[in-house]
Amino acid sequence: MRYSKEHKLETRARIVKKASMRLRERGAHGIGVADLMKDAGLTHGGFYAHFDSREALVIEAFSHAMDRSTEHWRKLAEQTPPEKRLATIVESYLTPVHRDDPGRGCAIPTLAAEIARENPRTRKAFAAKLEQMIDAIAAQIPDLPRKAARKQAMAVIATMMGTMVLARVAGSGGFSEEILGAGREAVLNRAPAPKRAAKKSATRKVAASARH
Amino acid sequence: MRYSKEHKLETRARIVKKASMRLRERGAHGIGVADLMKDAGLTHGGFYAHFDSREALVIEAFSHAMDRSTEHWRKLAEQTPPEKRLATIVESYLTPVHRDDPGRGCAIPTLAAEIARENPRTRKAFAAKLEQMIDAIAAQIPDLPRKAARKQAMAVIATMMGTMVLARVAGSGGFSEEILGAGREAVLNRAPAPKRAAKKSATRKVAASARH
DNA sequence: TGTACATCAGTGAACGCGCGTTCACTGATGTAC
DNA sequence: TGTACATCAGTGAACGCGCGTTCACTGATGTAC
Repeated sequence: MRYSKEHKLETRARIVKKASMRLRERGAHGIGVADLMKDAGLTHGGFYAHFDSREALVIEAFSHAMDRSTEHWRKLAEQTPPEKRLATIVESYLTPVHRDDPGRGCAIPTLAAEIARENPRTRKAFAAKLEQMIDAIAAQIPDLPRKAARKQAMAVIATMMGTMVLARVAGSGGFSEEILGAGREAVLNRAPAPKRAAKKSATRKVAASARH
Repeated sequence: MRYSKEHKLETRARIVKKASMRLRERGAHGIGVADLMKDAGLTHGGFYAHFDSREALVIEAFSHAMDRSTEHWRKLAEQTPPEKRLATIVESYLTPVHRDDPGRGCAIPTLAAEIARENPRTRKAFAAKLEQMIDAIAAQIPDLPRKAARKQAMAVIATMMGTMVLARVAGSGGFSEEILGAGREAVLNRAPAPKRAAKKSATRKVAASARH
């Protein structure tokens, strides 16, 4: 071995991490191999020493982003009393900060629609990560049988990501804020056992962050 | 005038209509000018006699699709008793038929995320059509003040389109059906005055169609 | 009514450009002795 | 310890291709007389 054992793996990880951000910002087809490599401080020629194709990187990039989201939700939940966990996640998701920083945000609103049109391998990789995210949310819904919690979680994610997409289409004015508010209320008022989660207090608990 | 007055306008309308379908199928950047013209039975050279740019056609195409959705919802509502109108729209939206035929379906799940990244002019055109769609849904939510109905409508659209995107990512198996079911239940159980809309009967009323 | 003409919707070759991918190469690194 | 060498992560020119757009043209059409 000429270079240290982890040197190449570190470079690869850096490419994936940067690409994960840029692809969320610009879409799955919105940035080329050369620019992605430049963002990682490299030139485009070396790309194929790390990945079989551009598509392979795209898969790694959204997988990385979605793993981070799942982790992030689990950590938020750990820091919150059980009955407020779902509310905390929703409140921290449906914020202007998240809306305005898609590169550090959830991959679903930015990439899902494009990935749904991709070939089956890519689409299935995305679907597998989506399953993980559903599980992570379902685990925060108390007092419900497994199957019912899973369905609730699916609807929560659908509403959150749908709201985020619409809010981004609407820009950053009053219309957009109204959409974010509508999404927050819809998810929280629909929530399970305690009829209305304590929204205000949950919002205060977690510092606004684009991370998801 | 050499050709009949409406000849060129008819051609133009045909281009817009075909493009509206193809762009919903393949995404806002998923098909080129040459192929769009071929779909309308023409060659690419004539394109700029009808539109200033590819982008101008994209705007016309999603505007057309979204106008059709608004119309479609209003017509569905007309044919349905007031308390079942929202349920009818939701049930006809969240179907496998709609999922599997994006070209004839709602433009929001296929195009919104991409348009959110487009320049302000394009994004605002989309947002304006979204407003119309929100109004059309809000009109079907009875017994609620204007502002509250509007917020409900925003959440309904967010959940419907989010569910559709996730269902398409999930393919066409059990996972996808589960997502569609979760979305239907979430919207209908959240719904306004009558706690549970009569889902089964509403479903039967309207023939499954991909149109939206 | 018939013919020469003007119009203009539509054609297809050509443009400049950016993309994903390939490949011969370079030069910093750790190893052998 | 010092030097010659082998490795291989990364470089940058080049490729074939498809894209949005331009433009000189064609030929079907309706009009003028």
